Amino acid sequence: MFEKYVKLLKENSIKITPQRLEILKYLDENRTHPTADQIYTGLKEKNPSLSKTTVYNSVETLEEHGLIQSLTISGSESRYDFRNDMHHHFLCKKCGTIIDIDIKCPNIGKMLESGHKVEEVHGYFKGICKDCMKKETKQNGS
Amino acid sequence: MFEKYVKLLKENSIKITPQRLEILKYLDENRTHPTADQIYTGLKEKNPSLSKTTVYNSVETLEEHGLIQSLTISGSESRYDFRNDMHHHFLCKKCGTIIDIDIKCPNIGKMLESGHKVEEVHGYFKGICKDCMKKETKQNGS
DNA sequence: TTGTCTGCAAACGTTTTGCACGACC
DNA sequence: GGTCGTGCAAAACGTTTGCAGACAA
Repeated sequence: MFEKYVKLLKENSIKITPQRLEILKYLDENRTHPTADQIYTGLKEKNPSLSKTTVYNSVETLEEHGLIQSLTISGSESRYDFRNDMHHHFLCKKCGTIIDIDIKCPNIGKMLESGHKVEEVHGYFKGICKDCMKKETKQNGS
Repeated sequence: MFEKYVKLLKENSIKITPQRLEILKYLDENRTHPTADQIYTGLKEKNPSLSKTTVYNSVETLEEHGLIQSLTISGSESRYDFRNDMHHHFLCKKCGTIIDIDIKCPNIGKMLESGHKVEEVHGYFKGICKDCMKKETKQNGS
């Protein structure tokens, strides 16, 4: 059940706690880029003693060790992503869904010439997602 | 003094108020991507009656009409940018400076194929800026 | 055992809200 | 006179902090 996450934590020399395992598992199984509050609410029922502080502490630790990523695409609140490889995100302004985007930008290499040391790249696209576009078309008739 | 900003507001059919003119001018003259609080503090001395609420209201209006852009690159607080053309940003994790980045990503075109309607593109790069890199090299000796 | 992690409550910083007043067509 | 903008105070929201007790190694 949790072997995968135990392994992940061990490999990164992070102490294993039930909370960290639960949070990691939650993020792995919920690739919806949840907020800290969503993680908390999602786990609270089966782990009534869980506190929001622990959620914040855990995602911070996991992020520092590069196991997960945090996103600031939706303004007010941070979102967390189990995927830790470089990829980008699309936020639908209508339904709020955040979709992974896997395009590459060859010009990012140009950043090297600028003299700045780039450690992170976040591409945030915003607009109306495919599904919401379809719904709009239906409503407007054809 | 303010003709430029009066013109900008008129062109976008936004009502002209002294506060909006001051804020627009501040953003034009301070291309440091200031926060709402920095705008407020920067203008408060010469406009003692200015309120923070008005700063928030104004930047919201200006952004809605596409005159300015808001950034969520630095987590906790929104930052505002007079530039409204598509460009990207680099945040130095050491000194906090935000630098405009003018590279193009030709693959953004691929987003069209995805079926999502893209209205905004924000490229956030994070790392250590050129100046901080120099300082680090000096400290470590050669 | 030793240091780290958890969970509670309180504090914090940013942003939003409700509302009365004032400015402008 | 009615709409819209301002500014104050209070509230809301996400997040952080301080601390005591619990737990992992």
